[in-house]
Amino acid sequence: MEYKFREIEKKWQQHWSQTGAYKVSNESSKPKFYVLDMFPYPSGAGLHVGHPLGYIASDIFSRFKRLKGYNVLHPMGYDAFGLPAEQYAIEHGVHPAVSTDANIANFRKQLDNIGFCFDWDRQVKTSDPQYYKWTQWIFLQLFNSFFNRKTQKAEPISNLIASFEQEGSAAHGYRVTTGFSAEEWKAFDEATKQSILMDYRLAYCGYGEVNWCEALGTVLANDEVVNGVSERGGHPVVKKKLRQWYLRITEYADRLLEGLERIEFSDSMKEMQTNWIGKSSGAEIDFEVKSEKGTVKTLRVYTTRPDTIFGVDFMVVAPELDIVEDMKSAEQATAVDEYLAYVKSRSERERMAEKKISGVFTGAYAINPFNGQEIPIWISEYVLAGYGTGAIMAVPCGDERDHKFARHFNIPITNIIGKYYDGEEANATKDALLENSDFLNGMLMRDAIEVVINKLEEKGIGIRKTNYKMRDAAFSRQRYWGEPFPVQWKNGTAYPLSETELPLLLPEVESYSPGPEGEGPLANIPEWVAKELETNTMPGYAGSSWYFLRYMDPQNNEEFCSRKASDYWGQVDLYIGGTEHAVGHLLYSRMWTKVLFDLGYIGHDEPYKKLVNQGMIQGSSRFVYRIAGTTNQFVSAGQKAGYDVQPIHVDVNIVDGYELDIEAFKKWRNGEYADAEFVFEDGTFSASCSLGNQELKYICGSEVEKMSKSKFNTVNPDDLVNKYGADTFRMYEMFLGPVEISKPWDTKGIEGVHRFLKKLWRLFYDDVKGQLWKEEKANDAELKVLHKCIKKIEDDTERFSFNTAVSTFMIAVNELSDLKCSKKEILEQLLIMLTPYAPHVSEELWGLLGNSGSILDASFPKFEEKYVKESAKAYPVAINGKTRTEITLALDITQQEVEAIVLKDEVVLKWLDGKQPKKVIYVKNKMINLVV
RNA sequence: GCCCCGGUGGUGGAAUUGGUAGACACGCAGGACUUAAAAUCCUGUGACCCGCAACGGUCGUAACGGUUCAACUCCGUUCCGGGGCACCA
Repeated sequence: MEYKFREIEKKWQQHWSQTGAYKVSNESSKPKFYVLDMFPYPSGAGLHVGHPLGYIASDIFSRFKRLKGYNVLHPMGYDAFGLPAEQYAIEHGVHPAVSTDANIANFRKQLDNIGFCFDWDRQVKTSDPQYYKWTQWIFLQLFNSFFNRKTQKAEPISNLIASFEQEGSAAHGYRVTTGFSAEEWKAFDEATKQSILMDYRLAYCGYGEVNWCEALGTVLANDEVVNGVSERGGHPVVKKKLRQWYLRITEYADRLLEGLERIEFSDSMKEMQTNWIGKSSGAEIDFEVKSEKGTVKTLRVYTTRPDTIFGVDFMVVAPELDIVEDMKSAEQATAVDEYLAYVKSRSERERMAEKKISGVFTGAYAINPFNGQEIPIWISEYVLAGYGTGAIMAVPCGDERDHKFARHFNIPITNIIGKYYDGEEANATKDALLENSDFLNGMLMRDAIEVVINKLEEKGIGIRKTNYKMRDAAFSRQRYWGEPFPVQWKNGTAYPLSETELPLLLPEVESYSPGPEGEGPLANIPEWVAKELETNTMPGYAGSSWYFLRYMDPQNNEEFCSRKASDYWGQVDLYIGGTEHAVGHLLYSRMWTKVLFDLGYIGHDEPYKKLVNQGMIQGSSRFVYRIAGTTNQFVSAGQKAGYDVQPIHVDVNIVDGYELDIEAFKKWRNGEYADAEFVFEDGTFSASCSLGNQELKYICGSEVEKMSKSKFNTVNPDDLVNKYGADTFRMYEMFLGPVEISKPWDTKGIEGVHRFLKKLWRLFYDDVKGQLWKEEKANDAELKVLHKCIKKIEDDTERFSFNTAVSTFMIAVNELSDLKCSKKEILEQLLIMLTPYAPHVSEELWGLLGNSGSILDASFPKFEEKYVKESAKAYPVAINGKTRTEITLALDITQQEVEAIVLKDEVVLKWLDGKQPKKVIYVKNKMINLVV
């Protein structure tokens, strides 16, 4: 009886599906455990071997927890709105819903192949009106709420209105420039009231810049802009101001920081979020401005280092700030205008990454409030409008970028830190005693910070200020394939639809092309525009900011999720996904959770208790080298130095290792290269790989890159499942290395895992002899192998070290084979442990052993120390840290006894060479080291 | 540019808290079984040195430096690769 994995896997997948083996109930006496995978976008390219990595890990963990007696929720669904489907619709005229559903069907088939334990009854799809109805509903909650800084939480906007009606802006005046009394508030007209309220709403409307491509008549995603031009067509892209929706996530900055202390994310992930939020404390300082036009009176800068106020040699203002226009002198006008035009063509990313120093003097000066010195005001792209006040005071001796700027433009540098500044490089120290600093002279910099802030506040020219790098999240897209906003405009004021009008269905359109003036496709629908409905749609992250809640109660038509369900499942206990979501999805969903918590809809304010990051599986691309100027002549990697060549991606599936399959290459891409000729690795030129009886080899070049269809380096899991089975595939993905590490995919090696499963099978059945397993009492050696394995599998699984768990199984099977152990007592326990990793073969053998129930509901074996207890250990003995020999000692031995034994050892004596050791280090259960 | 992560044999990786570097696999080489192939099994496999061999020695975890009785592990500097940087998801 042999291991027929195809039959076995198909059989059990059907069986589990028919018996509802993965159905999860919201009622259970068992403790709950919620395992979640990051929401996949169902792309048209289908799954490649990189995608299931995290799903397999979470699947193993879910099944492991189930064996450990938990009620485990492990759902899956689709983040179905998104740009690619819309682009496909524009190009092929296929409705995004249609192509998305086709992609989902394909996705599902591929997932099913691998044997996951998802409860498919809980599947959600963000583009389903039954789902986005609740996304819109949550938007209404955001729109109808404000962040009360006094209570530090979201509250209904009606509380704010009540406060305005009673005491004017006294309690919550932080967003209005001029305060108002209760009477004044009541006297405001509707539009004014709404405009003030808009400044408080958690979802609000404002203006922001987008990538505008005139030639394509559309707004482009950052992704679609390459080197300042559109990816499609290479047209120029400039920034354009458009009305946009935003989420006021900045109000949650402190709570997002605080929450990090209560959740298990990796330190690096917490660091990334902390840096993104970018909390800093310092001061805002107003500088008097002296300019030709004289219209601008003051320049407000934000600095974290007010102590360096006497080291300010110039100011830098973000070029897009309005005040630049007023500050430029007649003499500098042309230079400034030219620079502004240049900056307009630059993306924020390019500006930040630019090493080349650029900037222009405006012609205006700022006055140092303490010593009256005139400071030139420059503009430069390295200062961004969105951070702080969009203007900085530059201190070259203390800041590297300022220093380079000063050097480049020959701006004299004032040294306020004495010997700490060497004239060559800036020094950001806070430990220097200040010099050239007027009333601060001789003061330690870190102490001077407070002194200066107090003085600024005293003189009324500055305030203490906490700043955040994080900005409010842009929440609208000028696209079709997203959730419509439940918002109606009346005379320029936005009003929410009522809950009873939800879902506001995404209307059908004739064309998916953009609307006029950068508006989305919805602006092309007369009825939509006539009703003054919002023409923007929500961004991709809207639906994914709360999907983990919907899984708890997916069919609920009354609520987004009942409080009972969310109280039962609570936080996601384990969330597995990539670091690429570090500062996007993971922050947005944390914010939404906090808002829903504040408003009382759920009982916890952090969505994820523990996050495990999965590494990215990269592709190992293969290249052929086309000789420049030819269409069909290729040179092998070893010979390419002698030619001028163009590397061309070639499908990794027609390359064996590095050797190109010449025949397959000629058939590839519908015979595009059918007439190809080659310079082979040995230098022979031929159109065929056999010359007489000589075999010619064409060797490909290689590079590790992102796995992507366009690079022809994708490997389809279906092919591997078909060839080796799902169990082998699952285990091999885990065996590749730690889940959290990125690594290139290499199919070589999967044989080893497949062999392991065959070897496991042979402990039970032999092709010739038939049944091997027997009901016999296990001996000590066998029990030791089993319990060593139980301990390690349990530990490794618990700490997500699935690769070492797989090797532990291999070791156990190797050892049991060596012991010729086929005893049911041992094998049965081994199978239960293997179930999370290789469920199909485990279930099959479990049944063959005569068990009636499903192995999915078995209990994880219990580790017993007594079977693995050792009384002695072979200690490595090192002289000066270098291992020289090994001595076996009892475990309960004392330091004195160790010394006595070790100093009598022949090898040790040889190395001591008559000398007395200075010290004998004995670490129990580890090693012995003699210091000479 | 800024933030985060990684770099160990020919390859993927192991070494969980600073304590025997290379577990487990792949590949390769040799052998057994077989008419043959597949499958399976056995042996060897970091580099270098001495040697007939057993054995023994030196080096070795990207590079350099440091801390320590002891460093893949901690600290500093540099190089290389990957992810993110606010409209890909």
